[in-house]
Amino acid sequence: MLTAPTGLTPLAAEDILSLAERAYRRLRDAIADGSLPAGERISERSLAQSLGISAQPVREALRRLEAEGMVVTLPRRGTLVAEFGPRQLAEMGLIRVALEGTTASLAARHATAGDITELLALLRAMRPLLRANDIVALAEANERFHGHIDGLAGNAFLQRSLDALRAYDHFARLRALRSTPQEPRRAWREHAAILSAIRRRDPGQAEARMRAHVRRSLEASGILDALNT
Amino acid sequence: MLTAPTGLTPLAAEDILSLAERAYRRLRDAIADGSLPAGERISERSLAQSLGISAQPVREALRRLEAEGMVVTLPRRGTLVAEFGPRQLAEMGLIRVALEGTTASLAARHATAGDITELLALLRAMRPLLRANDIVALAEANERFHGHIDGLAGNAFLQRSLDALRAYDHFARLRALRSTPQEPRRAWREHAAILSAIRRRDPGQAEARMRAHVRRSLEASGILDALNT
DNA sequence: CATCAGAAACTGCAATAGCAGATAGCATAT
DNA sequence: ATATGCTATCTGCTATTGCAGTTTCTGATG
Repeated sequence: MLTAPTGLTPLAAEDILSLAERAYRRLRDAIADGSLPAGERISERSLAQSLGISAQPVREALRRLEAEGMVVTLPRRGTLVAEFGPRQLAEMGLIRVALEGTTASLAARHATAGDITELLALLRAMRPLLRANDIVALAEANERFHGHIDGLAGNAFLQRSLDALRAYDHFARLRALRSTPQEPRRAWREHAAILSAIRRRDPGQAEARMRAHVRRSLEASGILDALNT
Repeated sequence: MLTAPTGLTPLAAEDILSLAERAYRRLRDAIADGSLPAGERISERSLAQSLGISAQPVREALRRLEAEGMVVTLPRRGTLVAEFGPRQLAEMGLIRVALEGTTASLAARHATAGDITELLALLRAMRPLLRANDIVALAEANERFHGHIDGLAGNAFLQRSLDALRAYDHFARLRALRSTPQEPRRAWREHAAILSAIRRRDPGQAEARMRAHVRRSLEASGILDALNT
């Protein structure tokens, strides 16, 4: 019997993370970056074999992916990779618009002076990256900025949801940053505007600006086009 | 394949639930209605024994709850029930405000005439329940109304998120409906207003009214008080 | 009495084996 | 040629067993 046609290599025994966690991340990223195409049949057993582990952790990873909608399993028949393309990215994008808006609003309510100082530092740290046009580092800095605001919101469920979303549209955002050369600077200015609203303790404006920012960046990368059919 | 002219519909795969699924629901509801207090230590083995099944399905259920933040497990030390009280309900409520708003906006864009007819029927079906003051049936009808709008939005991730949320604040909503006698009628009027915005194909107003509705009902039941400390 | 090894009893995690439903292939019968 | 029945082999699902840390109890020792 041949191994499963997934190009997944066995897991390295280096990390302290559980095998299930590692299998989950591996599969999640493979789906997110498109290397696991939709419709691909996944067998717990053969996948376990190609990862060099037993079927249990694999199964756990699959159930987790199923809960997130990235995989659908027909009882006693098989598990398939769900569709994950422009349409799904757009759907996730709309959720991010709503949730990050709430996050900004809450951050404007709860942020301390120290928090705002940290956000300013994050913003300032992006400037040299802008000059150098280091896309990968910029994407990380962006995610750090947004993630920090998420933390200030003080809503554990909100933060959890956004973390999960970010894992999936990470690759799409990278592509978007590369495709439109003026996007990084524009995003930076919008970040600064959001931060000034937070600093002013204006939840309404913080939310409005955040929503506009996320939505505009989605439009700039053409992601929302997938919904205007 | 033979055409089989009988009007039989395919069997639903949901009829037989896996042990893991059943264990998950049991635990989830126990946490949601407070019968599993925060800090309670849960052992995979002993819980499995008291449920009459093996440890595997229980473990799956626990990992799922962990992904939802309702349980926290310290590797090789134990699993405990996370805090789930007014504060958490309020946090979930704010997420619902944002997501249901998006849902209403999308529904206003995508709803067909038939969809609107169905929503009107759902609304009309609530009227006798209002007169009879049948709280349990009203809560179900409310969830059906909101759930139907979620479906119209055509965003699978949005729908999934809201379904998960609803499972947790279901009990709180029941309590809220009971505590304020004028709430059911007020909710009904707001539902009607939302529907009219959807009918008018006005996404902005549908979203605004939905957000106001969810937020106000949260305030009426005192749930949001937990955040104004 | 206090302290501290060390065994015993937990814990979550992982591997293995086996069950039952579902499918595909093939032989047989009509 | 088509339909039927059987079998081998897939699938996900569950049970059992054992592993490796962690905690807790215990009892000998100071």
